[in-house]
Amino acid sequence: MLDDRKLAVLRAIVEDYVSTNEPVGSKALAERHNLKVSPATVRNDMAALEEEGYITQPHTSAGRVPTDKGYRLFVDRLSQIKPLSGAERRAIETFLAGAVDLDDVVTRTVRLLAQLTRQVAVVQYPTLTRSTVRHVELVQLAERRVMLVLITNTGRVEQRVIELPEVVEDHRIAHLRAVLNSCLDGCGLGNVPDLVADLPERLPAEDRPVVATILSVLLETLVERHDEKIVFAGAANLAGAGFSVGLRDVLEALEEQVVLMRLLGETSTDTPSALTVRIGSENAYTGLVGTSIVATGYGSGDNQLARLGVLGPTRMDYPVTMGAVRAVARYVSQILAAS
Amino acid sequence: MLDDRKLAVLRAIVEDYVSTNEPVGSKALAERHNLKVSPATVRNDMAALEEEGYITQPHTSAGRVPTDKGYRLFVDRLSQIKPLSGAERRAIETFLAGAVDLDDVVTRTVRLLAQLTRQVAVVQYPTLTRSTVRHVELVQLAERRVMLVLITNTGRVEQRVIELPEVVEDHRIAHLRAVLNSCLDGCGLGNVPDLVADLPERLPAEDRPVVATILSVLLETLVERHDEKIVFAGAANLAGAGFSVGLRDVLEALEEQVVLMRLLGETSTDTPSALTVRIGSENAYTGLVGTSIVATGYGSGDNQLARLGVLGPTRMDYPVTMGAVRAVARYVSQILAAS
DNA sequence: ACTTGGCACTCGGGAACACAGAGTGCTAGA
DNA sequence: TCTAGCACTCTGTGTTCCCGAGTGCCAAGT
Repeated sequence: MLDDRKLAVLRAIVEDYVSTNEPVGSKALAERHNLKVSPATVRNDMAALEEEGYITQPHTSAGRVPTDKGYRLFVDRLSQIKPLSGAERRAIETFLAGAVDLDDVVTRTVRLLAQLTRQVAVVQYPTLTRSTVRHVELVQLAERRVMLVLITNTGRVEQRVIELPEVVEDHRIAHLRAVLNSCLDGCGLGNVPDLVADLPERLPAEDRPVVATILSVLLETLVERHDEKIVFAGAANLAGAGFSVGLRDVLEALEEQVVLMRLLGETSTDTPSALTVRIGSENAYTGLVGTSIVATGYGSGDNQLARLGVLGPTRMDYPVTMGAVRAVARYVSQILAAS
Repeated sequence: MLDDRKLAVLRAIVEDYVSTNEPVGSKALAERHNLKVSPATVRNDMAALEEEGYITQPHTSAGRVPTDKGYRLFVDRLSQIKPLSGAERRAIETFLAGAVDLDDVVTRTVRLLAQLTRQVAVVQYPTLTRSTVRHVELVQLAERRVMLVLITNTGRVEQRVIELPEVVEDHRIAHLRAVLNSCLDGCGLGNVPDLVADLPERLPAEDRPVVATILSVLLETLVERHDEKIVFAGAANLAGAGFSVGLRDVLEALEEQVVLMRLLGETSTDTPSALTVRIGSENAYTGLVGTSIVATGYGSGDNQLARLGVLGPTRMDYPVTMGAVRAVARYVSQILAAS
């Protein structure tokens, strides 16, 4: 049905449309790409492509524009991810290497990605449940108040102020701290509930109320943060790229953590580390018409931590964008693994 | 020069223009506000006001629009801050009270403010230098690595991984921790450099390299974070309020921490806790034409922590916006003082 | 069987134009 | 000092018209 030349025509249409943002006609097409055939032939192919639903025309007597289905075919079969230049790679590396803590890594990553792709970048904070406990700290603030600080191997620090049911002296706090650490050190966060389940029973009765309070806060911290934080950057790029219509809806979606999470996450069912692309209507969220999402998981190989990606107009340069997303994901994984 | 009626006319013009977003004419003005005079009289007053530079007309034979100078007069003398309704106050209180940590307080605050004013809200994280040390913690991660955790009275936690110049055993770490805490506990962050200056000399020579390393990181943490983090929310509101032109510039400014900081901060020279309003060209930043900023300091009375505010079109409802900003600042101060 | 040139057709978008309506400034009178 | 009336000046909108890009189709060529 679709011979090689028709595919070449589709590729040319996508490339031209992406770069000019104007419906592309048969004549210009035959000229710019050396297809070795006449405009009339191109027209025939275009008619076939339109028949199949890969392209469409905004109105009679205008050029053709790729449909979502057309873009899909393009990314799946007609394009190959474009690697970054050496200079870009070096820039990424030095920029990310300068980060001082997890917060900083995430902030830098999202800005970097936004600048690199000239689109809106989205980065999910590393998921807690897949990291492991590196240290638990109890800090006495007052007679009946302690601060619980949980440090993970990804450099994340969670803290909660706890009101205790009774006055507790320093040495008891120190003891509890030691018990907690010996119990949890190095364990995956997902296992924490099981590991602490019988802890109250293994301690003297007098300690139980205090321990119960602390544990309930600890567990709460774990589940609460399961739906993770997401940050974005580069909203200004939206305004730039002829995106005037629906801009408000897109901005709203960006500020809704839950929506954003779904958009990034929905793509991760199969192989989490794969680069996934959702084009236009594929993401099935009203208000995001005409936007595509390129996302991937990041984290060091075996344990995926979270996802990152960019959001931009359906009419985007997929090869370049995909290259940037993939490269940034790799570098940030590397940085996180090292720290 | 400007009698009472002329001022009343100016006020009416501002109010009408804010609510309709259309140049307001003499006829409509005389009708809607009961000025008890005829349109012709109003026209005369308008001519005078225009002469003085308080209003202007986009083109001959259109209504009048307030100038920046006009808004300024309105804010300074013709309006009074509109307090929030009881329901709104209760909503704020319960929403903010649900925050679990400092991060959460800031996030909730900025969203709340954005929703309340239907504009872009900006909140600066509490300035470290004005808070005090509540606890310093050293956590051993490996033979030659420790994590420094600094906990402030505002609930902020700063952390850094430190590579030590030599292998250090547990008990030395514990000792250093005790020394640091006894030295710094309860001190203002601004005083830390002085307090630790002679610390190496007061310790055995063998400890000095390690202490020096730790202190340099500690001091670095303090200065680095002096230019503080800023967050914003409600960008979608920009797209809504007939703000199409220059939107890109505004979004860019919002993502530039430094610019944002200046915009919030410039206003704080005199009395930090006062509500300050910068109207249009007053903020002197290219790209923010047509935007005003309403900001105030927050923090518990004597020690101001940081600033928050909103950014919106010059054509905004100042009394309501100012009321919301002031109220939110008060509540968040209260929350922070309590925690 | 595919490709090509020719040709009539179809719209969208811009230019030219007219026109209604809102708003003004000015002047004369109360 | 205020008011009524009046002529004037704009903008925004609706209408019409035309150009040109681009198409679809057909018949001829390879």
